Order: sequence, then C-alpha cells, then structure tokens
Amino acid sequence: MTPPCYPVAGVGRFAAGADPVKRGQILDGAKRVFMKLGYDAASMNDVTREAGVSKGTIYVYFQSKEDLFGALVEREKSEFDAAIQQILAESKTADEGLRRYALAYAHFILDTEMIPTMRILLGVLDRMPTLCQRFFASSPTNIKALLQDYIAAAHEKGELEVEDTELAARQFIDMCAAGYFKKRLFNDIPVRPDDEEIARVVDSGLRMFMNFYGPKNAEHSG
Amino acid sequence: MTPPCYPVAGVGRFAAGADPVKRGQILDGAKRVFMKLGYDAASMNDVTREAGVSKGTIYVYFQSKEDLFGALVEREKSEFDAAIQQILAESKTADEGLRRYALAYAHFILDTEMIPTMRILLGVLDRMPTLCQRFFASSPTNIKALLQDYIAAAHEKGELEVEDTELAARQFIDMCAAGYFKKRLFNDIPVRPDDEEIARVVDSGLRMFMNFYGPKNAEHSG
Amino acid sequence: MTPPCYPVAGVGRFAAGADPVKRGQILDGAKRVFMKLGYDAASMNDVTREAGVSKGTIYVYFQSKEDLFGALVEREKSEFDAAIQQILAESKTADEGLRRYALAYAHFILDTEMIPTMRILLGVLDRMPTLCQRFFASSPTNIKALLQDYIAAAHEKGELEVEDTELAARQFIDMCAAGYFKKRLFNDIPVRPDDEEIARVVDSGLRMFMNFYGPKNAEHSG
Amino acid sequence: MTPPCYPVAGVGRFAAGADPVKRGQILDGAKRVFMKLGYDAASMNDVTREAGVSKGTIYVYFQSKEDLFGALVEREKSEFDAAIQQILAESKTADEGLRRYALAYAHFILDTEMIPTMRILLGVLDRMPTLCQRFFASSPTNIKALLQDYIAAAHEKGELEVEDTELAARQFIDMCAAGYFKKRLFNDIPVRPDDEEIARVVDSGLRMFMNFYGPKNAEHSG
DNA sequence: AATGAATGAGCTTTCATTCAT
DNA sequence: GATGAATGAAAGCTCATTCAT
Repeated sequence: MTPPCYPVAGVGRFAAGADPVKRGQILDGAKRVFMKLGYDAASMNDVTREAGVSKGTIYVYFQSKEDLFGALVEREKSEFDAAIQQILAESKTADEGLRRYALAYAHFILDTEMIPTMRILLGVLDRMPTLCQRFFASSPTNIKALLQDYIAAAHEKGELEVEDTELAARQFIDMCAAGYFKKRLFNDIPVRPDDEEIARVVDSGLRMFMNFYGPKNAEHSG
Repeated sequence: MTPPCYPVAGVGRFAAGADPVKRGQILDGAKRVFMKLGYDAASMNDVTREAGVSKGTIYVYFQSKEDLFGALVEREKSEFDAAIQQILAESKTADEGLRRYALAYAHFILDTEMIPTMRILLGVLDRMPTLCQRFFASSPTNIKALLQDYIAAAHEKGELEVEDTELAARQFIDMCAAGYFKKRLFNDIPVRPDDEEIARVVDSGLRMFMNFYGPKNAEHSG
Repeated sequence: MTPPCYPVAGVGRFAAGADPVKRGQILDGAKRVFMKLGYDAASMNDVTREAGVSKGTIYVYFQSKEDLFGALVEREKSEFDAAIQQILAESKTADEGLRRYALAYAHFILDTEMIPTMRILLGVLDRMPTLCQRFFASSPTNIKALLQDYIAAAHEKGELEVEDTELAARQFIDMCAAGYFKKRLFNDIPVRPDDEEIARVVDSGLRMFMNFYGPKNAEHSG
Repeated sequence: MTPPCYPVAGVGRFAAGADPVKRGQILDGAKRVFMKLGYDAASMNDVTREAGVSKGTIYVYFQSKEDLFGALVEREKSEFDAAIQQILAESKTADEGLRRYALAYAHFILDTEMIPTMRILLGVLDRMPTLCQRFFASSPTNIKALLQDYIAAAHEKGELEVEDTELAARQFIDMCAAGYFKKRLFNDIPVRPDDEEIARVVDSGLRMFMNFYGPKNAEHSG
C-alpha cells in the first residue's frame, strides 16, 4: 500500500531494456568512449561513467560489450544510409547527381564519425566478421550499389554511355572521393581541406569521368 | 682435426636477442596471432604458443608487446618497399611503367599480408601514431610519391601532359588499383579475382587515364 | 512496518571503496601477510587469501600494493601517536611523567606490531622514502620532540636542570627504553621481559638521569 | 695435446667454486647491488652485470640468491667484529677504553655500509631468521658482550663500581652511540655530524655514566 | 670452468560480468 | 528497474634458475 520511495522512471511503460531514451543515452556514451579509445581499450566502466548509467543497466539493454558495440555501429550505419539515399533521390541530371554524391561522400568522410568508426571496425574485423559485414554492406564501400543504379538509369536516359556500370561506379567513387577517404583513414590530413579544394578535386574527377563516359565519346566502352 | 674451441663466437652463437633465426620464428608466430586476433585480443601467451618459444625468450628479443608488433610491421613494410621500387626502376615507357605499377600494387593487396597488417594498424592508430605513420609513409597511401615522380618524368619526356602530378598520381592509383584495396580492406572479396579480371580493370583505368592525360589530348590538363 | 525502501544510502551501503568494515578486513589480512613475509615477498594473492576478499575488491579500496602498505603503516602510526600524547598530558611531576613515558614506550615496543612494521619499512626505505618518513616522523625516533618539550617545561619549573634538552631527551629514551627497542628490532628477545624487569631497568635509567640532571646536582649541566 | 684455446684462469688450481678472487669479485658486485636496491628488488642479472661474471658462474660459487646474500652478510660482519675487538684490546684505562669504543661504534655507524646492510636484513628478518641472527649476534646489538666483559674487568680493577654489568653495558652503548645508530637507521641524518659534535655527545654520555658508576659515588648500585 | 639463452612459474593489475539489495 | 560492490580469469611482464655449448 505504501508508495514506492525510490525513483521509478517509466515503471510499467517499457519492457525490460526497452526504454528508447535510456538506450540512446547508453549508445551516446558508448560512442564517445569507443571513438576515443577503440574497442578493446574502452572499458565498460568508461561507458558507465560517460553514459551516466550503472553497470547493471547497460547489461539490461545489451547482452555484452560486443553486443553494445554492434548496436552502436548499426545506428551509425543507418544515419549514413538515409543521408546518401536522399541526396541521390533529389538530383535531376547525371552531372548534378554525381557531383552532389561526391560532395556528400566527402562530407561524411571529413566531418562525421564515420572514419573513426570504420577504423575500429577494421581493427576487429577478423574477430567480428558478421558485425563488420553488416556495417560495410552499406558503407562507403557499398553505397556504390546506389551509385551503380543511378549510373545505369543515366545510361538508359542517354546521359551516359556505360557498359560495365559496376566498374564505372567504382571508378567514379575512387576518383572523386576516395582520395579523401584514404587520407582520413590513415590520418594523413592535418587540416580539413576547404570546400574550394574539395570542389576542385571533384571537378577534375568528374571531367575525367564525363570525358570518358559522357555522350560525346562514342569510340570506347567501359 | 683439433677439437673446436668454445665458446666459439659466430658459430651458432649470438648476442642476447640477436639470433636472426629465433627472431624470425617469433615474428612468424606473432604474425599469425596478430593477423587472426588483432592487436589487443592477441595475448603474449598466444604468441608464445604459436612461435614455440617461452615467454621470457620473447622478452629477450622484444622489449614489449608493442615493440614486437612494431617489428612485425616494419618487416612487412620493407618487403613492400623493395618490390615497388624495383618495379618502377625496371620499366621503360610510361604506359608499361604505369601498368606494371598497377599490377604490382594489386599483387600486394591481394596476395600478401599487407592488408591485414593495415587493418590492425588502423585499429590502434590513436594509441600508436608514430608506429602507424612509419608504416603508412611507404604504404599504398604514399608510394604515391614514387608514382608522382614517375609521372613528372614522363611529362618532361612528353609522354604525358600533366600539370598537377599529385592529383594525377592519386587518380591513377585510385582508378587502377584502389578498388581492390578497399575490397580487401573491408573483406569484401570472397575469392581472389583472376589475373585476367585484374588486367581488365587495370586496362580500363589506364585507358581512361591516358585518354585524359595522354599526349594526343591537347585541349585540357588535370 | 512498511518495507524498507532501497537504495537506502547510509544503511549498509557505502560509496565505492568506502565501507570501513571491509577496508579494515583487508588491512587486517594485509597486516598478517606483510608482517610474516615482508613487503616484497608478500603477494597480493596472499593478501587476498588472508583477508578473505577477492583481488578486484582490494583494488577498489587501494590503488596499488604500495598504497595498501601505506595505509597499513598509517593505521599503526595513528594508534601509537594518540597513546603517547595522552600519557604525557596526564602526568603531574617530572619523575612521574618520565617514568610513565618510559613504560608506555616499552609497551609499544614489546606488545604491539610497531616493531615488525618498522622492520619492513626499513627494508624498503630507499624505495619509499616519503612513506617511511611519514611514519618515522611520529615513531619512537621522534616522539622525542614531545619528551624534549616536557623536559624543557620541567626545567622551567626547577624540577630539572638541563641546558641541552635535545641531548637529554635522547639520553633518557636511549637509557630507559631503547634497550628493548633494539632487542625487539633485532628479534633478540626470546620471551617478553616481565613488568618487574622492565620497571627495574626504567628505574635504574631514571635514577642515573635524575642523578645527573636532577635539582640537587648543581655543579654540572648536560 | 692441443693447448686449450679459451681463457682458463686458474684451471686446476681450485676446486669448483673455490677461487677466492672470483668469489670476492662476485661478493663485491653483489654488495653494490644489494646495498642500492635491497634484497628483493636486486636481481641476479644486476649482480651479473655489476660483478662482471656470468650467471652460471655465480651459481657455481653460491647455491642461490639467498646463499649469496648470506655470504655477503657474513663478510661484512667479520670486518666489523675484528675492528671492534682490536680497539678494546688496545685501550689501557676504563675511561679511554669506553671513549674509544664509543668513537669506533660511531665510525662504523656513520662511515661504513653497516647500516644499509642492517636495514636490508631487518626487511627480511622474518623470512630468513637464521641468517639475520648470525649477523646480529656480533653486530652493534651484541658487541655489547665485549663491552660487558670490559666493564666487568674494570670493576675488578676498581675503576668502576658496577653490579649489573649487562645493564651497564647497554646503558653505555645507548647513551653514547645509539643516538647516531637510530638517526642513521631511520635516515634521519642529512649530513654526517662532524667529529667535534660526536666527541661532545660521547663526552656527555661518558660523564653521566662515570658520575653514576665511577669510583667516587658509593651510595648506589647498578 | 664458464657462459648466457631459454625457461615458466609467478608477479601486480585490469575488467567483463554477475547478483544481492 | 536500477544499482555498483564483488568476482576471478587473464593480461603483460620479470627473474631465479638451468643446461647445452
């Protein structure tokens, strides 16, 4: 009959480990910790401190350290996916679509936590192959599929002349954006290149690509 | 016929931690363990078991786990360095040099332990920046410098028309070989592509590159 | 009759590493182990076993082996300090004060863990100078300061005639009690001397001291 | 028939582990190492380096680390013993003998390695009781026996009036020299007191002692 | 006799996970 | 549901001792 005398946030509102706010809070703390220290060097105590929840609570929401890390990776992936898909959908011409794609790619590489996340994943790839594959399946490696579809459509419309769309997509990504990808991945960029510099690189790559695959050049094939 | 005097310096005897055979044996074991488990998950006991030497012996040859890992990385790097340099030195024409460069690059990506090594390095990049930099300074990221010089020389000879050699080098690498680099890095290659397939990709990239930078096209520059 | 609310701060609950009962339990175990084996030969596993707590728990309460040892030493010191100060404060005449001081000193030497603690400290003196100094600052070596003040006061009151109070204090301690100090320190006492024997030694020393520094002898000074 | 081609110092001259020069060389190295680091912190490798002999050789001359340490202690003890015995033998009058005894004691305490040696021994006393006892049996603690005999002889000659010679000997040592002993033992002396200061302390103690036990005072007993 | 590379038990310390409250 | 003290296996590393040369 006596009322409970301890804080009972959301009692009865969610099943065990299902409160999405708390879950997000844990993931936010975990993100900060993992990004800073890497998978192995980050301890669950660090997560506890950074997330502001107790050890036990974490284990209510996530089965293990690896499970927590997997959930974190899953969330990063979703955000990236959604953003890239929207960009391609909004673009009208092939030239505009390709350019915006390249710029969006560069943005994610340079301004988000994508690269640190990928570094950590690569470090544990052999131990957690499934987890990694799930991430990479829609990461910079494979949003190539989206681009590939886009290029195929442009080919249908006569904007491009491409036979091997997979190769062309890879070439475009590599030429216009992968330079920054590798530079960032290997920590080879002391300061973020300014937008003008990025535009210049994208432009040169795009011209080379259009020079080869554009409608005017008829003597070749992909 | 006189019995051998001992101690006999130089016959099977080395200064502490200087026996190259044993050193190699330890590195081989460490390589297997690190490649399989990553840096943190690999324990010195694992190395002990895999290398077939005792714990103490490892610490005679290497100061610490990090030191052992550093030596391992150094060894991988040396082999790669030597091979790439020789290839460029042996080539006559720009076309031949570029093609051989791309093929050699592909070989290292696909057939050696370069990529697994890099994965692990990326996983510990924040904790061991110096070690990583030393490796990456001559890794696929940066043998670009060699290629850049090569392209500049070709430009002087009139074989290529290139203004921004750094950009051109990056573009060539990205186009001809980086596709495999990323595929391997992200463990995205179920089976090694056959030599024919590799030749086809290199050929397409090289044609796109020559189409843009080759001597005949005079209306532009990179 | 209402069921107890939890978490109930302050009822059987303490902040991390702050439960004084458990802390004492660990210190008790550590004391037994250190006294028996010395600092280096005592392992944390030994402490674990003797204290009846797990390894991890010890490291919640103490940062390191050295920290644990330091806390142990601090505890011994406190008990000694408090007792000696009270004894001098309670005494009325010089003769009574000096006699009680000597007897209290003997008690600590013979009946407490003071001496074993000091032995261990001396063994690590070069490695832990600060820790040692903190202990010795109020150990038998230096409660001499208290005695010195006491003697100076007696001199003012005309009970003693002392010029060099520091020397006199040292002489008194050495004569009345230091014999047992050294005997105990070097493990030279097979059985504890009985109280009568102690009284006899203190008496002889006190008489020699008073014979020299007492008010009747006017022809000299220390 | 061929002559041995490796250095054969003393081959055939000594039984295994019996070359006193090499033995001394090892002990010298061990002394430096143990004095600097203490028993446990000193490693056999340190001894190896400091003594300039190989690990194996040490184990030819000494069974174990503890055995080596024991031999070292034994040697220190002998030197001290010999010196004190000679001093007492050379002295004529009680006053001179006692004074020289006190000064010799102070010298050993202040200028030799006696104190560091004792510190280390105290640190391992509970683990190596036999070893320690052997040392302390003739150390400052117990050269008291020599003094006791000397005092008894002086009593016979009428130079002193002493009933309890053991107590008197202890009192004399404590008064005249133990002050420095403790100061040194507890590392409480920043600079060595000069000879004048030592003479002053010895003088005061000796006067108090003679005041009490000297032939003129007839009203008491020890 | 002398060497010193090799051994492996044992050290201090960390940390993912559990469970009584 | 939430807590965080407690656990104990396992980590990196050291070092007394052995033994093939």
